[in-house]
Amino acid sequence: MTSSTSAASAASAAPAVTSVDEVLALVRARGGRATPSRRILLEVLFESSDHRSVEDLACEVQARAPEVHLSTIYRNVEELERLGVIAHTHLGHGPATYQLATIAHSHLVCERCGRRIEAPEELFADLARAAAERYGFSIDPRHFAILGRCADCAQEARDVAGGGG
Amino acid sequence: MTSSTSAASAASAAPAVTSVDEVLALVRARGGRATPSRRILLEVLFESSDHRSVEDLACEVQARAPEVHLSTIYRNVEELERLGVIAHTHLGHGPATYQLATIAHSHLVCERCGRRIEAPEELFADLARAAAERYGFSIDPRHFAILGRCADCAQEARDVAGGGG
DNA sequence: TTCGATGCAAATAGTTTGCATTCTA
DNA sequence: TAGAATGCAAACTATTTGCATCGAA
Repeated sequence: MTSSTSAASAASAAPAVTSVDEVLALVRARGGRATPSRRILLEVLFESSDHRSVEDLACEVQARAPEVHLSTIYRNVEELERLGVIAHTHLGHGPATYQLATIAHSHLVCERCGRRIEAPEELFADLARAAAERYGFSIDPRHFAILGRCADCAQEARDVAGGGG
Repeated sequence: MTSSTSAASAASAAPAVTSVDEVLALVRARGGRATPSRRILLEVLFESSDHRSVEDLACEVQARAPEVHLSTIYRNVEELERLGVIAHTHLGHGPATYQLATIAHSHLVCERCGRRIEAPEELFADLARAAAERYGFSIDPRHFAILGRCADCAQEARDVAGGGG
């Protein structure tokens, strides 16, 4: 095992699951059951490259199996997160979003226009090091969004505020 | 041009209000009114050094004026935020928290035990610089929490996971 | 006197829970 | 068969909104 992993993935020994069947095997291995709704949810997750809200996921799952209930999705994402297969992120306000742990990354989110920019993990290298050194704190950049202003909105704000000198 | 201000305070030209009366004057100046509920809310905010949820604030306000309604607090924090007097932060899950803009700072929040560590703005200097250089993005560290594991919980996780290796 | 602010109730969004039923292992 | 998972409804938390009334300026 390459144990010099970044702060983001140090916490749990997440197996590198790469297919729906592997995850379902993992579910069974821990005493859980491979149900249709779980399989479909996983299919949707594996086909998504972006962060998805539970409602979002529910829509896609229900397109294939209309009887699957929202609460089932909630229970399943919770379970899949416990297994380390997916991770959630809080994007400022609004619902939590989920994505495969293997492709998890943080986002820069503009508080004004809502624009999202994918942030590679290395962007947090310095912060991770400083937090660890000073407070012993292991940051997990996948689980929070960096809020602020995107280039355009920051420029607009500057135009307004700086007009009079 | 002193454009090398920190990312956190660049966006709005926030007047350095330091007392309840100054804020109320500011409220009046923009056409608003100095009401008892606003005064009390401001008193509570000026006496708080920590981040407070709206419900939290409501409890303290209502201790002095029981008739003040929760929705009034919501409307007032919104107004005070627009004025740049207070700022909000999203602490992972749970309600948004508010604090005076002058003492606003970010927090490291443990996702496991909920512990909060105050993070000085300089901790984000490198991240702010990198985000600005690469994406033109101005981060606002006051408005989001850095999630992860505190020293104790990270250690526990290591004990559990690393037992065999 | 005017219109911004409030109290209250009800709506809304996001999420969780209790329980009888269904279905995997 | 056992008990994990589901569907459904209802509770719950956080927040917003409509509206008649109140009160600051």
